[in-house]
Amino acid sequence: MSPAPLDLLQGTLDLLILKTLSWGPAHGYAVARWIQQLTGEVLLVGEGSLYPALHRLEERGWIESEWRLSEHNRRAKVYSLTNRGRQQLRAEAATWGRFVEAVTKVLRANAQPA
Amino acid sequence: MSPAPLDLLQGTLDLLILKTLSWGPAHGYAVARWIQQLTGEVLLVGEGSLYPALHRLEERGWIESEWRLSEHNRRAKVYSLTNRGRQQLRAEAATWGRFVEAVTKVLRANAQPA
DNA sequence: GGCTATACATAGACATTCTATGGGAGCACC
DNA sequence: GGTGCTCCCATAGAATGTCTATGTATAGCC
Repeated sequence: MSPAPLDLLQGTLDLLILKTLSWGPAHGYAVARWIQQLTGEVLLVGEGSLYPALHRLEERGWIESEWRLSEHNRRAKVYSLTNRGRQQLRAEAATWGRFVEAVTKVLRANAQPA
Repeated sequence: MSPAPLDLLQGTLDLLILKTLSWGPAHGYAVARWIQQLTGEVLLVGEGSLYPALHRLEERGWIESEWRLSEHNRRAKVYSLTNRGRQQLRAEAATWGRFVEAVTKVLRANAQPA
């Protein structure tokens, strides 16, 4: 059996959403499915996490929305990245990189520092 | 100037503490300093995060404590990893690895999945 | 006496994620 | 025309964990 899906670490959801939207406008449901597919079901974004996050990002001016019809002929709120959102994405990606690097340093060490 | 220290992502503090204790028993203050030094000040563990975390880990049986005297001749609560703590460390390290890999997949992608 | 570093601790604010639940609309099938 | 499935949005409430701020105390140095 495949391993259980992981809980998201706080802060990474914003980064993931911004990143997926950098590929072009999309509605929330699609964002969640893309993340799920790309990670091989490792990251599952629940709708109760997704929609609050989208509202939050929009409120901060990093994304903006418009009602449209989806490929499946359903009403859908399509989000796109704003310029400030693009900036934010760069910043958060850099922060994520620094963070992973730092944690990795600790995990790789096999003795206390002098 | 060096970049600002990062906020911890939820869940990673436990992992970091367990890892530092895998090098041998230590008191909380030292744990915080080691993490800080190893990461080049990128990760700063505040005392208000550290001590609650230590109590949490002890309550869960992953670490255990004993009052001793520190190298500086001060009273110090020295923590050590239990067997269950060692198990937990392996589990959390593996989870962390899977998580980083998953996020990296998304960050590296430059188009939506088919 | 005053300062800094060491060492532990807690309260309260804060942000975010998860679980659970709700609704509605399109489409296929019997 | 009813049933069920996928799509799509939304919110409330609980749970968790981190941060800021504050308090205590002792050792050692000047």
